[in-house]
Amino acid sequence: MTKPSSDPRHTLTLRDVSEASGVSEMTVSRVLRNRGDVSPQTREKVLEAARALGYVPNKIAGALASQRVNLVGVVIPSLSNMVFPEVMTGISEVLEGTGLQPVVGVTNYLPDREEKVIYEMLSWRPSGMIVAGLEHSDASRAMLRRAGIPIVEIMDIDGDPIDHAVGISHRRAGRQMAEAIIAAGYRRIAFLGTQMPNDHRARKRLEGFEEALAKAGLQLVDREFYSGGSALLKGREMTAVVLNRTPDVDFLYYSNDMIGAGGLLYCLDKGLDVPGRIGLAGFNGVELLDGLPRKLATMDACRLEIGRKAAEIIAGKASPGAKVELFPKLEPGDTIRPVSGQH
Amino acid sequence: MTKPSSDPRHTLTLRDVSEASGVSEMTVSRVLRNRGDVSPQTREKVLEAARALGYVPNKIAGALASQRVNLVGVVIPSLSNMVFPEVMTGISEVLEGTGLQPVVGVTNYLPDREEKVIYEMLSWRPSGMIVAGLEHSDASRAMLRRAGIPIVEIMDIDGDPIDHAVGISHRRAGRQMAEAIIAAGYRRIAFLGTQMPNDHRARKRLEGFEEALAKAGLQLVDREFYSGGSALLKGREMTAVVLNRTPDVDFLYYSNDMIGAGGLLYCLDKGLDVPGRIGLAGFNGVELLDGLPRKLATMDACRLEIGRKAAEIIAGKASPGAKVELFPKLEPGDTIRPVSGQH
DNA sequence: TTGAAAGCGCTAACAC
DNA sequence: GTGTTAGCGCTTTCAA
Repeated sequence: MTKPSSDPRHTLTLRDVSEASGVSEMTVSRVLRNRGDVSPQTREKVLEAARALGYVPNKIAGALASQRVNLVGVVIPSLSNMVFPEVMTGISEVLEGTGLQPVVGVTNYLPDREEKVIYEMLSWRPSGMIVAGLEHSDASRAMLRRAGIPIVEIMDIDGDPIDHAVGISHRRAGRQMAEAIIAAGYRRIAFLGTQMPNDHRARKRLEGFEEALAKAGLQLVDREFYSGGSALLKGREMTAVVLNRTPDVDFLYYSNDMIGAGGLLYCLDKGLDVPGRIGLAGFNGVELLDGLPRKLATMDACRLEIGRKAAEIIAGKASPGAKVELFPKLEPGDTIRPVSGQH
Repeated sequence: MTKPSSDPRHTLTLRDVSEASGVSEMTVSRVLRNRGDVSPQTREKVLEAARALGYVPNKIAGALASQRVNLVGVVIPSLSNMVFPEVMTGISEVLEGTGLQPVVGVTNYLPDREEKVIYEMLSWRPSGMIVAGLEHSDASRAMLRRAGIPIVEIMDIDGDPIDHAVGISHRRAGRQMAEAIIAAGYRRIAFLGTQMPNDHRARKRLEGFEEALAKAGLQLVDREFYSGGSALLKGREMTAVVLNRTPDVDFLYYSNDMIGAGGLLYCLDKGLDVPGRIGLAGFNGVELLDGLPRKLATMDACRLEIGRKAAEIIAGKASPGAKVELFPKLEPGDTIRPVSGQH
């Protein structure tokens, strides 16, 4: 007496389908994978049996035997900040047709956690890995390098990729924003950001920003950091603090759009003249901004496109150089005053 | 001549670690899994060799041999609407210490896609599945039932679960909100929602809402649906449409907080007296609301708690009845006028 | 077009 | 404490 027929709760195997259809396991396997030539009648018998039993193939056994895993590991710092979901959309879009499946892991901006997530993912022998950022522990880098699969580091290109990189230059983005602000005539500029020692992209933007200020003989007149809580609310609070501490500040540069939006709402509440008395800018280009009473200046981080390009590299649809640089567009919105007529 | 030493790019196996350390494969396996007794010196030798080689275990082989997979499938409709990331946080929090790992799949509210995602996940033989909602195709339900693992359907409890369910009654939530609105004296009430035939939770809320209106001898004076785009912006647009079409409307009930927030910003822009002339309410209790100029009335969907409870069931930390009902709290915020003193 | 045998890399179960 | 043996459920390879 065989297990399967006597135990209705037994997990089905190819063997069960084989017995039910009177066809060898090998042929059943071929039918279910659409591989090799199988006669239409055999094919029908097999599909019928599989359907009737409710057979779900065991990918673990399949992967072990074929040494092929249709998984792509995606390692990102967070899901709750509006930027990575869109990257995921781009990745899914491209992977859709390829038979590859994204599997996400979240690190919460912690290098140790990232190392663990990468280790766990690699232990499933995925076909490729997409990892946010260029900064990783030595162990993480070593594991990825050794894995023998395509690795794409995304979001950032200011640094040395392990294999491929797709992203923007955050340093340049910061510089460009500073230049636009200066060109618009603002001079007393403050920075407001979330306190994230491991958010290297935000750090690089700030570095680029200060670099450009320095070149114009300026420096930040104030800076304020916060962490945790509702970004919109934090934006309000930080803005209140800065306006209070440095009343003559004339521009507020935020490390992301959410806190920038909070700041904007605060300034409007207070009846401040935006962008006349004070200008504001954020970063990311999140769609949220479209619903605000006034449109916050920002730079699009090319999230969708980064996801797409990264997935294309993994899927082998693109064979570019090691680095793919994208160029974010500055969207001045309604919170940077137009550049005055002459220079 | 063996493969490994001759090919530095070969993926390492237990055998390689075994040879490098002079210890049997079995003992190496024990060390790497912290299973069984191994002498400290052997242990050290093995760990040393594994580290030096950069060995990453092959979970595929391990899972096949042990018939154990430390994965929990999580199937949700979307990642971009602020509600599921928090559910994920709750799940991760609880799973953290158990050795189990969540793997998410996104369905975009499409039943066909859900079926495929479930099929793919089950083919990896996870230890449990967490699936959003109680409505699934017959095939999906059959697969889940047959899988022989704990299944937890989350978010909703208005219906029959396959195995376990953790969530709130959206029908009751809709009813409660309607009752609060009526008690506050509003009578000309409109509904504004996103057009999502497969968002069964939103549908049930609306049903409960209309039920309670009917009981009070009322019915909706207007309704408006939209889909796609920036929720905040859509909220503004829909609100404009409704206010224009039904000028004497005195309450706007939104299917979620984001469009409600858009509506609130619109009403404030227009200088409408909120909550005097017109009241508003949303649903979810997203933290975003904390940063708005006025706090939108809402009901907390218990997202974090749902994630936690679901994960506890999967992890075997809780063995409750089939349904775990949570009770959302109505938060009147600043957009429902206080109930008048008497009767 | 179909089937039989071997084995993917690991672990359970049992020796020693 | 450590090693040996026999698979896990599939696919590869080769034969018919």
